[in-house]
Amino acid sequence: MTLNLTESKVQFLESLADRTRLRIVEALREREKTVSQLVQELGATQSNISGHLRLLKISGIIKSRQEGKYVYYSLSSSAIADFLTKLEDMLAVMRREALEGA
Amino acid sequence: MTLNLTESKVQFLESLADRTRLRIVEALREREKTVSQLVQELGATQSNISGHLRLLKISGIIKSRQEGKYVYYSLSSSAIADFLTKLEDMLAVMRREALEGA
DNA sequence: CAAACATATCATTATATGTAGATATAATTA
DNA sequence: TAATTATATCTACATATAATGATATGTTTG
Repeated sequence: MTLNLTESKVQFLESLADRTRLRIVEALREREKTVSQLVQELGATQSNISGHLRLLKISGIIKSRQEGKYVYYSLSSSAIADFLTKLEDMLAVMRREALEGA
Repeated sequence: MTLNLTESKVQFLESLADRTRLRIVEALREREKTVSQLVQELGATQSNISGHLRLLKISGIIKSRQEGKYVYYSLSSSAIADFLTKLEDMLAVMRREALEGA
């Protein structure tokens, strides 16, 4: 079976490789939030945030639950938070190595 | 604060969020390779590969050394290989959780 | 020096993507 | 029920990006 892993990696990376979406995901690291909370926190338009949330949900990065007129979004897995931590650690290592001339 | 961390994360993710570039980086996980080796291995045009290598180099993801008429490219840090492993592990976890209905 | 080879760059074109504004849908409250 | 609030969707537009073909640069070798 020729399961193309590369494609799914690319799709995941594309989903996070946007300033607005990455900020959304980082905001959701703290706790679940509603669309309007994210709109206010990120200072973007509602339709913009809503569109990015849709994309992140399709990618499986976030999930949502409705409570009354609010929709709460959260990370779909703690593995995503771990991954973001790993990304930060890696960038720190790269910066350090670049300074050392490694 | 010099550079916003979010921006550098986005830049790094953008660099890998392309099928051709990700395949290049994965090919370089094994060992350093020349442009023509990558052209043959990936089946893309030389100018295409060259352009992507340029971008990856600017992003600090790969480095190069010239030996005669060949230019060898390699990952700039083993931290990048580790990061790719983490990405794979995370996707595996997400797939498993999705099946479990977690 | 000229030919062959390896790599880089440039110009063009096609496609993808992000954004805003308008509008639709749905839940809540007066 | 009407008004309000929260969220989603659609359209249009501007910009970014990837791919290609042609060409330029640089290196080796006959």
